[in-house]
Amino acid sequence: MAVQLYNTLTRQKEVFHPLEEGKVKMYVCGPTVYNYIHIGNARSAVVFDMVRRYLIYRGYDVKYVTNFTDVDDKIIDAAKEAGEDVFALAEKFIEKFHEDTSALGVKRADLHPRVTETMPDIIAFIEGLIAKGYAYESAGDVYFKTRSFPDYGKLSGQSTDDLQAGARIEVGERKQDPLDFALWKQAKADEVSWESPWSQGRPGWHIECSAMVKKYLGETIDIHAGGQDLTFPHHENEVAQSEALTEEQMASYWLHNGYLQIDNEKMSKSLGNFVLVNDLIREYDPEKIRFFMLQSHYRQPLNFNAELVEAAGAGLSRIRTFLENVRHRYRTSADFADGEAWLQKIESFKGRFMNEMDDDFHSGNAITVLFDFVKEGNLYLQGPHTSREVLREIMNTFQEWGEVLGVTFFVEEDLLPADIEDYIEQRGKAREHRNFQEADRIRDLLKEEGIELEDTPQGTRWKRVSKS
RNA sequence: GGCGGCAUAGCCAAGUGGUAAGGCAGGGGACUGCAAAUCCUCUACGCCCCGGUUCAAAUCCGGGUGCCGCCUCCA
Repeated sequence: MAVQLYNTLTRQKEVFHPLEEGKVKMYVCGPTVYNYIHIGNARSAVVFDMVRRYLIYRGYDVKYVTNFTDVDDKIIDAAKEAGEDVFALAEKFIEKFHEDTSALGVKRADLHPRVTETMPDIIAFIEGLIAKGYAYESAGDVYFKTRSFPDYGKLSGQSTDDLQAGARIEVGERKQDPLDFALWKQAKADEVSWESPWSQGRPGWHIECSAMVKKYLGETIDIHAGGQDLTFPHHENEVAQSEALTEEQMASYWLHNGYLQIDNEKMSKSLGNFVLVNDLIREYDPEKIRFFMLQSHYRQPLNFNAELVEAAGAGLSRIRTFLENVRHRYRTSADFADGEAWLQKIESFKGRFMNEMDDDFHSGNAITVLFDFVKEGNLYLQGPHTSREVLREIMNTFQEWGEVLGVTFFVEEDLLPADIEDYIEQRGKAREHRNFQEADRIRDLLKEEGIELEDTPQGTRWKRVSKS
C-alpha cells in the first residue's frame, strides 16, 4: 500500500505521488509572531510535524519549510502597546515559538524564512504580476485583480459570484473590485516600511508565502499545508498569485488540519479562553498534550480540556509502563531462544501501523495498533519464558514508532543512589523474614522520596514517580 | 445566503453493506504478605430522528433535527 492523503484541492483521498521520485517538498504556513502561540497553533505544528516524520519513515527525502510572518499590523500594534521595538518583539516570539513547539516534540524545519528577509523576492514577485496584467497600483498600494484569474475559487470551492454576494465593501477602498486583495500596502508615517517601486510600505499577508515557496522550494511543490481557516482566503489567494505568475500548478496536495476548540467553544479573545502553550507546558507533561492530539485524526475537529489530556496521558503511561516491564524482563531473565512466532507477530504489527498511517496519516488508528501490541506483549511477559531477541525487537519497534509520532515512550533512567539500593536490599531481607511491617515502612519511606517499588517474579524493581 | 465538517457507551474514538475496534473512567474476579503491574470479565438489544433500497445498513438513497467552522489578514 502507498501513502494516501486527503487533498483539499480535489476533495478526495489520493495516492501520494511526489513530483520527483523519493523526494518531498513541503511548505506549512507558520505563525504571525506577535504573541506566544496558542494551543490551536500548536496543533497545526504538531500534526504536520507528524506528517513530515512519517514521510521520512517511509523513506522520502523531505524538504520542509515553514515561515514566520514577522511584519504585520498585529505585530506593529503589539509593539506599540508594549512600547517595544517591532523587530525585537518579533524576534522574541520567534524564540518562544521554537521553545514551545520543541517542548511538544516538533522538530525544526529545514528552513524558517521570514518576511523581512524575503523582501526583494516579494517585490520582484509583485512586479511580475503587474507586468502580466494580474495586478495594479492604486495610490501607493498594489492589488491583485482577482477576476483576472479564471481559476479563482478552485481550492476553497467558492465561486467569485458567491464571494461577491458576501463581500464586504469598505468605504474609501482603493480597490477596483471588492474581491481584489492587497499585495503591497503603503505604510503610515510612523510605521516600519520598505522601499518599493510603488511606495514606502510593506507586503500584504498572502504574497509572502507565494514568494517564499517559489524561492525556497520552486514553482510547484508537493504538499502545502496549514490550518483549515487558511483555506480561504489565504491559500486561495496564494494559488491565484503563484499560478498567475508561474503558469504552473502551485502545489499537488493541499492539507488542512481541523480546528481545535476549548470545552466545545471556539477559542477567541472575546470568550477569554485562549490557551497558550507556554502556560500549558508548565502544568502538563508536554508529551501528554502531543499524544492527545495525535490520538485523533488531524482533519477532525478536536475538543480540548484538562480531563481529555489527562485521559490521553493515562493511555500513554500504559505504553510506557509496558516498556519498562519489557526492559526489566530483558535485564533480569534468562534467554529462551525460540522467539520466531513472536518476531513474525511484531512484523505484522508494524505492517498494521504502517497501513493506518498510510491512510491519510491516521495517527489515532496507528496508536490503537500500539495498544493492541501492548495487550499481547503483556501476555507474553506473563509467560515463564521470554526470548531476549524478541524483547529487544519490541523495544526497537517502539523506539521506531516513537520517532514517527514524536513521542518518547522510554522514560529516562537515572542512576540509583547507593543508599536507596541498600534500602531495597534491607526490605528484601525483611520480606524474607516475613517482617512485612518493616518492609512496608521502607517502601513508604522511598515512596516519599519519589521511588516506587514493585515486586515481580524477577525481583524487586523501582521507578520514579512524582513525590506524594 | 454560499462553501464545508460533524452527530456511535459516562467520556474520547474506530468502523463506507455482513451482524458494534481501541483508550480513559467504573463494577466483579485472578495473581500478590499487602500493594503495584498484569490478565480475565461486565457496562451501546443499538450507532441523532423518520421513511426507503437490500437476504443483510452505523455504513447506500430521500427527508428532517442539532452542533461546529469558513465566507472578517484567527492555525
